Amino acid sequence: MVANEKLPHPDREDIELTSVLFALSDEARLALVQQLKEGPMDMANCSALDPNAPKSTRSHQVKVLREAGVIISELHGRNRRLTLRRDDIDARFPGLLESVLRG
Amino acid sequence: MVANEKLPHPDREDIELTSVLFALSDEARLALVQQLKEGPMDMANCSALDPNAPKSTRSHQVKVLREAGVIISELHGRNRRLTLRRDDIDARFPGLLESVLRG
DNA sequence: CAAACAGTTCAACTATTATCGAACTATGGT
DNA sequence: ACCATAGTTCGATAATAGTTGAACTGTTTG
Repeated sequence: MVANEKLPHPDREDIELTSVLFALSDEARLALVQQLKEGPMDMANCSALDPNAPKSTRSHQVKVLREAGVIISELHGRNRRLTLRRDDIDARFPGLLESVLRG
Repeated sequence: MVANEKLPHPDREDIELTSVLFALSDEARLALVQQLKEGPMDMANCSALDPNAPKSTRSHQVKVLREAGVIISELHGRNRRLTLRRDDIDARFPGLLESVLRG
């Protein structure tokens, strides 16, 4: 049981294809996912999230990916650690992530 | 050389991933693409395009898919024949269409 | 050639998304 | 305890997307 997690994430079976496609249909969000394919990363260290943009904007971009079920955002110290939900997406839509991440 | 074709379609190399993902991120458009995977079909016969919706709305839905490079819309008699650009999408983003159409 | 058919295009409107500052929350460090 | 860090949330505004009727284009049929 991970204690400090209050932001909602959809269960694997509730991840919807159209929501995932929409979340990935934005350049900035796609770039973030590209970066996360290498492994989890703290939000503060993600260069894909333009550091010049206000943090409310960055938070929003992450929220769209989280609510679509593409990433997990969990508290890690005073940072948010972002993790690509590779297993969940692969289980639900086999091959999708691979083809998107290659493109 | 097909004569009667005035609507613009992007060349294969100009098809953008984010545009394709966006076009497919809508239930109605995704349903249409699902229907077209069986083969080309006249717009008038596509049950995926809600026949109760006004034709301007149906035309718009088709336009988004065409401009993203997902389908070809060519004049065929007085209908529009819609064809999934399977080869082009497969060449550009291998595996993407397959995983989306399975989902 | 006129009428019907199958759409496209345009303009106005509605609805959904994105951006951003400001106030707020939680954690870690001193 | 206090302050800095790293975000979230809210509310307003801007930008983008979708819906629709009306007018228009091109094609077949009578």
